[in-house]
Amino acid sequence: MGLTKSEIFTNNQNNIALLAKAFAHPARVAILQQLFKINSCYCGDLVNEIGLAQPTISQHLKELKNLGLIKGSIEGTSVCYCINEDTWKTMKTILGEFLNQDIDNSNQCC
Amino acid sequence: MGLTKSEIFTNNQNNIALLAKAFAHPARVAILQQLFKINSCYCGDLVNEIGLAQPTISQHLKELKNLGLIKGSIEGTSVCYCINEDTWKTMKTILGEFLNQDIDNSNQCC
DNA sequence: TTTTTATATTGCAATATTACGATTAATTAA
DNA sequence: TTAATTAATCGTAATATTGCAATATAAAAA
Repeated sequence: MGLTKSEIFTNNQNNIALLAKAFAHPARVAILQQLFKINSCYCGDLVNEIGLAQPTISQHLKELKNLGLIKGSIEGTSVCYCINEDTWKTMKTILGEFLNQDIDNSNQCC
Repeated sequence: MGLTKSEIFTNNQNNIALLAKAFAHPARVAILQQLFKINSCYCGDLVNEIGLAQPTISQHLKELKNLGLIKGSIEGTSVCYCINEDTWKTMKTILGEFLNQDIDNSNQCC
């Protein structure tokens, strides 16, 4: 089917999955790493840095922008992208709670 | 194409993407949360707890097992699954480094 | 205005993922 | 041995994702 049954999961579970999807492709990981390194990065620079076609990078940028993890400002014909620190922090909190869960070791089987 | 060009990315970038994929579906998030809560969980219990068919759950369990995030032990006709703490810790380290990057604010544009 | 530059959008082909019915495999119970 | 139980695998349908050529859009430069 290819269709996730979101309705049977909690909001928290769906949110975690949506956020994780942002990092589930190496191109988006590379884009975010570059934005952390050079926080102020033109779309064209990302195209040069990462070896993918311009429409492909543009598409990945759009996904990250839709999640709110990055934001862009138009400068003439160029667009400069940055990490959206507020959303990044919120995301870290949500993922952090999930990743840092404590295991109940009273019931181990393997 | 649907085919990720893994060869143009670093091992670290590909690793982060692979690990994130584990959490990029709410069913796998739900499975992992349940295993944290009841660390010793039969496949059949997960099928009941989460509302997906047995082959679907089995498929998600296989993906998590392939990544090493969980392990299973056979008990009669049942299989009992647990979090693999060692791999979970390694994963947290790799993802943590990525999520906790510091922003270079000297170069902000937006 | 025309041309150039930079990015976004569209359309499409190919691969990946999700989900499940049917079946298989393996163990236990009768 | 046979039946029942549990989970894995197979096969398949449907949707999602990735990637890019072609095109559109919008601002700057000539």
